Amino acid sequence: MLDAKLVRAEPDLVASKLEKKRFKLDVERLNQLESRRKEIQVRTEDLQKERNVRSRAFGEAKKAGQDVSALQEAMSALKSDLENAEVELKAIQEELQSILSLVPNIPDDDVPEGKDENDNVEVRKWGVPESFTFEPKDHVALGEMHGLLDFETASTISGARFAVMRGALARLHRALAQFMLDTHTTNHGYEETYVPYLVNANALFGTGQLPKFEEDLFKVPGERDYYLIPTAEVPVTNLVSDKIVDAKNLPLRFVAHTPCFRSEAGSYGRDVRGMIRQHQFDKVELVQVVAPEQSSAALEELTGHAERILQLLQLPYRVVALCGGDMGFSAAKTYDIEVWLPGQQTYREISSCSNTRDFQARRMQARYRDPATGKPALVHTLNGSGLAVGRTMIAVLENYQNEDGSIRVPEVLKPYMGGVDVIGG
RNA sequence: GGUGAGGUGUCCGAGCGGUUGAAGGAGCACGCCUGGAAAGCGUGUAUACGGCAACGUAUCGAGGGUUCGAAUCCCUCCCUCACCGCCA
Repeated sequence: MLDAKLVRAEPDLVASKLEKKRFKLDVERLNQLESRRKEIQVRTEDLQKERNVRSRAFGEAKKAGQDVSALQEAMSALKSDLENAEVELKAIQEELQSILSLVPNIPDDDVPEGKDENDNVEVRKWGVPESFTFEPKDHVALGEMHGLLDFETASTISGARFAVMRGALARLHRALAQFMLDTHTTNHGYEETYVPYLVNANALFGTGQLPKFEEDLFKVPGERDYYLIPTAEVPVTNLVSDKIVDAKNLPLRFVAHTPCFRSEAGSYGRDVRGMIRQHQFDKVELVQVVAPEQSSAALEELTGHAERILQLLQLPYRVVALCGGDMGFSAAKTYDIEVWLPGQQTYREISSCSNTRDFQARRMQARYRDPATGKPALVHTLNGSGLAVGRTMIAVLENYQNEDGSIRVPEVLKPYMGGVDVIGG
C-alpha cells in the first residue's frame, strides 16, 4: 500500500509515476473523497469533543447532587448527530481504504519504461549455451523416455497442469531443493524456516495478493477460509507482520522450501506442454527484511544469491530488469533471472527478485525502531526465488542431456544423489 | 471436541464505570556521577488523523450493545495458555 499521506499531498506526482506501471490513478475521485473525508472528520471530532465535555459536566453535576435531567435531554440530540457523522465517516474511510488497497506500488526511477516482457532490459549474461552435436530434446521427451516423468497419470489423479515424478528424477528434484537450501543457509547467511502452506486472507493482503488477485489463488473454504500459498513469500514475509523488530537484528534473511499453488487462471493455452507451468510446484524462496536505506543494495545481493545457484550448477542464464508494465503489483523494482533451455532454444524465467520497499511493510505493519529518531518506522521487504525447483530441474535435464537421452548429474548435486551420476543411463 | 484462565504501551504488568493514553517495573535515549565501565540518580520515551501552533479526536484482540460517560458491564467472534479426551 502506498503512503496515504503522499497520495493526498502529491496526487498528480503519484499518478504520473504509476503510469509507468500502466495504472491509471483516479485523482479526481480521490480528491473528491478526500475533501469530504476531511469535512466529516472535523464535524465528527467536534461532536465527540462536545460529548466528552458534557458527560464530564454531567458527572460533576451529579456528584454535586444537582438535577441532571436537562443535561441528559440536551445530550440525546447530540448523540444522534454524532452517530450519523460517525457512520458517514466510517463509510468514506472504508472507501478510501479500498481504493488505496488496489493501487500498485510506485516503480523505482531506474525501472525501464515499457508495456510487456518485450520491453525488459537485459542486464547481464552468464555462461555460454552448449552447442549440441545432436538435436537436443526437451524435458518432456527426456522425462517420458525413461518413464520417470508422467503427465498422463497425474491428469487421472488430479487433472491438467500436474506431474508425477519417479525414481531418480524425483530424487533429482529433491536433491535440487536440498542443495539450494544448504547453499543459502551455509554460504549466504539465510535462516531456514518452515512455514504454513495454508494461510488466511490477512496474510495475503499483507503481501499484496489480495484483494486484487484472488482468482490466481486456490481457496480452501471452511468454517474459516484458507488459501493455498502461491509462493512462500506470503507466509515468510508475514513473519514480521505486526512486529517492531530491533534495528540490531536487521537485516533478517529467511529461506524456505515450500510447494506453491497457483490456479493459473487466464493462462489457458500457455505452456500447456511440460512442467513449466503447473498448479503445484516447489520453490526455494529468499526473503529479506531490511532498513530502508539498505534495500536497493539488498536487491542486488539477493539476486546474486539466486544467480549463485545457477553458477554452481553451471547453467547459462541472463538477468533482465523488468519494465514497468511487466512488474508485479507490490514491486518497486524486479530482476528476473532466465535460464537457458536448449529444448526451447530460449531463456525462460526461473527466478523473480523484487524490492517492494515499504509497500508490503505498510500493509502488514512491519516496523523497526529507527535508531536515528527512536520512533517505529516501516521496514523494507524483498523476496526472490532461489530458485523455482521444477524449472531448475527442467534446465538440468535439458542442459545435461547426452545424445542417447541419458542425463549427467551436475557435480554439485552428486553428494545428494546417493551415488547416482547418470539418470536413465 | 470438553472445561477453565487470559488477550492492556517496545516488553512485563496494574487498573475492572468518570479527571487513565493508561500506575509500577524492564528496556531504550539523553544528562549527572566515573580514569573508563557497571551500579546509582535525574529527565524523557505509543500510534493515526486534523491544526502553523496551542491543542483536539480516536485507539487497551475484533465487532456489536448497555450508559450522560466504557480499558472497565453485556453479547458474538478471533487468538493464546492450562488440563482432559481424540489423533498423524
